Amino acid sequence: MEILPERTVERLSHYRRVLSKLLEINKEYIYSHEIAKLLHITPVQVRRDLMLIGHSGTLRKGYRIRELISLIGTIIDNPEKYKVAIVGFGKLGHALLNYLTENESNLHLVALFDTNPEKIGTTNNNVICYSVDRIPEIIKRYKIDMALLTLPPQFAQLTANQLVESGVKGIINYTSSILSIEGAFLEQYDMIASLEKVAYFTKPEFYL
Amino acid sequence: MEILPERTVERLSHYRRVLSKLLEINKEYIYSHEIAKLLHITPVQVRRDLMLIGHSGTLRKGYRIRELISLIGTIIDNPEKYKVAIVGFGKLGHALLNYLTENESNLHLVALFDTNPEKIGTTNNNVICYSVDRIPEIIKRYKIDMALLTLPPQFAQLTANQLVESGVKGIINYTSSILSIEGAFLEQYDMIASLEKVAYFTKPEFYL
DNA sequence: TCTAAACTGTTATTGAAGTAACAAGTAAAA
DNA sequence: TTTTACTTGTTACTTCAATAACAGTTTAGA
Repeated sequence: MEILPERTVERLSHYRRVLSKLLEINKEYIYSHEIAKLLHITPVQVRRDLMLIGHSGTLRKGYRIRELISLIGTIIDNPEKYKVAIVGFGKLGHALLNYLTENESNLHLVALFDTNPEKIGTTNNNVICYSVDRIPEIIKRYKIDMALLTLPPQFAQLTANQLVESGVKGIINYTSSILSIEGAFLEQYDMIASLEKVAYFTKPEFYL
Repeated sequence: MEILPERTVERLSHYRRVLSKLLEINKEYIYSHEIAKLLHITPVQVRRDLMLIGHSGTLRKGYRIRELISLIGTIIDNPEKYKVAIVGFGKLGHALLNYLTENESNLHLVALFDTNPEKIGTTNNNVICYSVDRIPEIIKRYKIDMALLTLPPQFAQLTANQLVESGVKGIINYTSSILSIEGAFLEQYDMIASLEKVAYFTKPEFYL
């Protein structure tokens, strides 16, 4: 299978989430325009995404929801769950912990890391918080795939290097520091930049 | 001035942040390739962004840092600070509160909203937490421009409608529910989709 | 049985974002 | 003073994502 566009992967995640809810209320088939309406996108985009993952619907009946969910699973999930660590157990780290434990997903949160002695050694939602000194050891031992960086920006690059050296293959950087890493997929999410962007577009001269 | 591309606006925010640090250590001029290196982008992109905002550098000397910072300010800031509210004062809301009060910026956090009676009426980093019932009243009274949604997804759409009706012009939706709004700029940030995307790209067959 | 409406699947087009190429001009060195 | 190296500013090109257009097929109804 070809590598999918990033945007398509994001939408697959959305598709699966809304379809799962529909499955629960025993809906069996769904049209592309119904999916589109739920996500506020166009029907063409839905069909195109499904084409890319090689899913076929039934003419004039739409897509079999159960089948589609399962196909999306084979594409964006792993046979085993992805193992995730949160580095920096502050407010944001805690929020992410909640997201990960509340939402059923293919991600398995395995470890937390922090520098605060009061946090180290505690168990939160069944996940242990380790000292950041033990990053290489724990990452390797549990074969952790992904890390979420929510620590103070000045430590972000150094920590990212350590993580990648220890085998992490995906990083989401929530700090305001800009990282460069090789050998792993990096996603930056800068809250301040995002806030300032939205602020810019709230200027009255831009309303449509 | 023409409306700027979204990505350019985001980068302007980054430029300003790193340039401010350089100004503090008394650096006066900077080359496009120096900025590029700091942000891990290409020099061309820097020059192109600066061209778009109409900034001129000095040949073979680069850009005057002080001037550039001030120009970026006139573009992405308002004469008055943007007024911001956080709706849903949980862990993520708290994290955003910290971001906004720790980082010097053109955003002024004016109000928090929650449903929890224990939180309502409290003051956090000098910001009062109100009941969500008072959204229309408070938004109008303080002329709030932007809102950050960090409440449970099932209330997101309803609340967003209220906010826009009360005059909010920009919304960042951190909930997993997909919103549709008219008359305001909307930015969705879906943590789960973002996690699943990164997970997808950590698959071994995609390493470069 | 035939016709029309409805929906899928795919290709072509448009649009946005990023990259490359290069002309023009200046400072420093010869 | 002349030459060379370097850096900006801008246009042209490429790549990625979204939208439009339409061919093909099935079902329902006449």
